Amino acid sequence: VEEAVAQLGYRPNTVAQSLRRRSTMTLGLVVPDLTKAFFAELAAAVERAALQEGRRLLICSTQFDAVRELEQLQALLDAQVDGIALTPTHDPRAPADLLRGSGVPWVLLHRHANGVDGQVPVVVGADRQAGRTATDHLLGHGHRTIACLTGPEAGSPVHERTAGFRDAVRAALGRVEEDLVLSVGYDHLAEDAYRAMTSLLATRPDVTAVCATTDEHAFGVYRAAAEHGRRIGRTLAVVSVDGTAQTRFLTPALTVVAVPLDEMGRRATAALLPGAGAAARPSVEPLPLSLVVRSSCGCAR
Amino acid sequence: VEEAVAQLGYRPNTVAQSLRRRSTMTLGLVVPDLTKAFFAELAAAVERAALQEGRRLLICSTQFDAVRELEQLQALLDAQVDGIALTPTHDPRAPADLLRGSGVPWVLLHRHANGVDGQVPVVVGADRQAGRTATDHLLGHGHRTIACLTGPEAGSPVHERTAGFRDAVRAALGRVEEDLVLSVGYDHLAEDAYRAMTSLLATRPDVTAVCATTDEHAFGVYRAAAEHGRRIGRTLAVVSVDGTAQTRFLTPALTVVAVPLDEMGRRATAALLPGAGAAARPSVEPLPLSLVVRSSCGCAR
DNA sequence: CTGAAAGCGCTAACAT
DNA sequence: ATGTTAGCGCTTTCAG
Repeated sequence: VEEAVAQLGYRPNTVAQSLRRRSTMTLGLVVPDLTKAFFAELAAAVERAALQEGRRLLICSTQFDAVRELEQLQALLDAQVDGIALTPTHDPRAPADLLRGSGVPWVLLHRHANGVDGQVPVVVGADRQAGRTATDHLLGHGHRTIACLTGPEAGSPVHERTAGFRDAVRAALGRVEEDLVLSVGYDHLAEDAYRAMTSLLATRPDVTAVCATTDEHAFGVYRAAAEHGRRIGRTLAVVSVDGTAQTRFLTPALTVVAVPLDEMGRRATAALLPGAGAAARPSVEPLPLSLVVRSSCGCAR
Repeated sequence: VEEAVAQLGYRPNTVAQSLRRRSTMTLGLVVPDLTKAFFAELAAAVERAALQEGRRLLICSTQFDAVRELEQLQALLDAQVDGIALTPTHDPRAPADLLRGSGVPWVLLHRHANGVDGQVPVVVGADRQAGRTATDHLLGHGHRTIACLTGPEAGSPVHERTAGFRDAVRAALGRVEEDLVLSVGYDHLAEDAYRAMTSLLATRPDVTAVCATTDEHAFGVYRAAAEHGRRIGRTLAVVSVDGTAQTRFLTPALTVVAVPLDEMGRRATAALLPGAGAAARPSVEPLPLSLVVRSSCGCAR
């Protein structure tokens, strides 16, 4: 019999299997934009973890669009996935209602969402601590005029990281100079950061260091610095938060506070799997990020 | 009746639908590595095209591993996808046999594969022409000692682009100096390119320009140049092929010959859809890449 | 033109 | 232990 199976190259029809078993052995992930390195690496990490558990992963992107977010969630539900991890970018109530109503297990990944925390497992980094770690490192180098590049959204990781920046500066220097905190849009991070930094270097030439709340912000800083004749790591120190692979290959290599992507992938997957009811139901502790010292902070000198 | 549908929030079970209709309205894509910007953007382009045609896209990566490639293809077949686009990285015969045997429409995307061309639609860029375009631009700036950063694999896009580099140099200068053609590994492009370029700048300080066969190679060139005191766009001109989004934000912005990702996505999708039998069966003409002039080539001066 | 019935390929529950 | 059967939710075909 087994011979026949091998000979004829029989393969079970997974569609029929899914229909009958009422389980597709597939998880879903919804992130804003896969062409952004951070989300691509996050998705890869979740996929690795899912594969490890014998599940496939369906990866969807929303382009930061609230209705696309809802559509993609609906599409995943239609596809009968066994669990969904979501990095929300908008008002989380509509997606939360949809997900809760569906009965499918879900988690919030990388971003928590005001108003639905506590109802659903949350797998996030300790972003506030990360901002503080980055800034403390800069302060440790003796910098006293430190800019922070951030975004507008309250409650986002970027915003948390900025809070950490403020914590560190306030603890060390007593007060935060608000004109050194640059909030830029969310669409073209590197470009917007470049512009903001360019004008800051003109008005506040006394800045000696920058805490970038994402790697992309840091890219913009590099460009602005070059055009102002500032040398990264020598006359302008930079540390960023995220730690995507590409930061190793900037010139000079970027010092980062790195998100523990693998651990996040594993936690998210674990929380979606059957049997997670007890262990993972409560919002998981934020995961610590770790400092990776390279050259942009001035350590290489 | 329609009211009841709306009231109860009824949604057809797509799994059952697929089982009955014997079509999942889903296409599959297999690429080497989604954390590489080029493939992430390629995948996004294919997904846009598929969505446009009312199809979902299942995206899989192989990590450049031949057995994972086969496994992912098998997984897509098991999932009953209606068509598969593959960017192969190894001997294409095993995947080709599998795919042909399955009866599912498929295409080769971005890379063709020796030995199976002609049996399957091929959607690729005109990489040889692209290499020539990049090099001609450098020659047009007056450069006469031009290095080329490339990879080892015969038949790959990178290899084609190098052939284009050779075409251009030979046409303009009569002969190619082989020690200016640097072949680096495929795993850590930027890092390896950095090393190769570092040693080249030491042994051949007379090079004034570089044709990078991928954007990643160019990143390595930027780093090596900086450490040698060479200024990109001023004392070292660089043009690369690919044109991923990040190249805009290098300092100075990278001049590229850009792959027409959207068009490739559309072609690949079209060839997989029913009714493509006549139109798309023959290997499609390679798609032209276009020069995007920015600053790294010296045009900004 | 509307409505009932068969069956896609599989698995879980059942009877032998 | 092994073999048989019902039915997952839908669509398509066929009868009314």
